[in-house]
Amino acid sequence: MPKETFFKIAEDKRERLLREAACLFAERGYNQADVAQLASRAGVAKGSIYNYFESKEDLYLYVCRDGMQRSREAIYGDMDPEWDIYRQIEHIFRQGARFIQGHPEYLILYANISSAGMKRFSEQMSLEVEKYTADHLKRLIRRDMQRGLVRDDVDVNFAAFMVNSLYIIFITSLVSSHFKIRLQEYLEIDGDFTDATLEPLIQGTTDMINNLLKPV
Amino acid sequence: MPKETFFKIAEDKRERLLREAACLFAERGYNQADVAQLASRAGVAKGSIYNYFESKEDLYLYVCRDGMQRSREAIYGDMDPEWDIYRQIEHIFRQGARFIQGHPEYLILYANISSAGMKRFSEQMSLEVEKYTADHLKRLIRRDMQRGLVRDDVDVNFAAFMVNSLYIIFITSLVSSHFKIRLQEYLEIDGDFTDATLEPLIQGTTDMINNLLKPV
DNA sequence: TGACTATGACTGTCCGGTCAGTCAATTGCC
DNA sequence: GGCAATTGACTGACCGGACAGTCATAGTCA
Repeated sequence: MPKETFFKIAEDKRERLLREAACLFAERGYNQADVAQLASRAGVAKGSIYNYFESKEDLYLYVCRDGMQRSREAIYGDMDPEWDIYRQIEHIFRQGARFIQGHPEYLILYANISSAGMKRFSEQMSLEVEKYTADHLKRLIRRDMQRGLVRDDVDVNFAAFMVNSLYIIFITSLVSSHFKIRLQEYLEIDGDFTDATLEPLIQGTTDMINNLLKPV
Repeated sequence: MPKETFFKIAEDKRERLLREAACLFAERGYNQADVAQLASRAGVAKGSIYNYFESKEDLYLYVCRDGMQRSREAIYGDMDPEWDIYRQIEHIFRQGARFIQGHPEYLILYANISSAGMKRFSEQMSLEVEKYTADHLKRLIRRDMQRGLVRDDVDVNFAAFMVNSLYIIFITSLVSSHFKIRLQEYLEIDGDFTDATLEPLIQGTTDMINNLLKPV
């Protein structure tokens, strides 16, 4: 948590700091991110950052949590809870892709809590990151199973796990340097992503989910 | 590449160094791994390491490539190329799980080339890491499509991508601190992995692959 | 003896965190 | 309104620890 001072400064300064911090942590990783460099990028003094946060670690945790909320807002914000699971999932894939193409830094932050030397952080954050989506997916599957939209012989937990796994692979392939190269190698595409490569990817992945869930 | 000296020293020393390096890089990540600490763990002097390798970076790349070969040998070594794709995939899942439970460090090394600040490395290594499996899977799918074991309307590249994606999620869930927590949250299991949790995971995942590939 | 390997103290650099002092804005007093 | 006092945000030089890489010397073996 930031110190109170952080909430008293001008909003645009606060925003700038959070934005630059997210980008820097995403570019260089927690350990390699330099507080002095962040200060200069955000246009504040290094000392100021320590007026706002207890430590680099505090700053990092706050930036991650803030990014998580922004991602959730962007993806779930305009979703009607009454939509059936298939429409919701497609919405999540499309909004997720759109949001993360504009703000890849937030996905990279997410990916990074699972990298080496981050055990300390993953123990603190993994649960709170995953719980929201896990609960949402399980609830949705159960609800639509009762409505007859989902096969009644699927294992709810495993199905939720699979849906989310496919989403992670999908979204990570759009952003991470390694997974982009991997996707290009598998799909034999060169250069950057266009809608023409994104669309079949969404289609193919949601088809797999439909196969898993839809009654025969 | 190591200097020649590295291949002239006693084999057990060479092995010990590679083993400890893999573990240390996996535990702490490239940047946080300390060469002096590696030296003391491996029972050699820090200077010696610089007699064997040009730099920490050289050492790291060699350790990764060496780990990749060991993993491949463990997984593909005793596989009969004449087996059908379903048997091969099951073999890969089981051998992969077995090997990586004994040597989680190699999977963590793999996972790490996709983390922040590792772009430099992923540009060098991602292709050579992924190409082997990608080619193998595509070849296999094409072959068994001709043999009538795989639906002839699947997109070979996308199917190979999906099979490998499911494998990555599966194997990563057994090892990475974050993905272990995530798996436990989804499947609502506590404590460590037993065969009782591993088996349905393999079963569920290979079922999805069968759904994707098997003729109706 | 000579060719090669082993060693660990040393060096220069980098970076998280500190702190003594500055300055602008706000408050309180006449 | 004008002035002084107070507050608290801002600053960057500085400190100490960590760590990659070096090198002069010691050890080893043929």
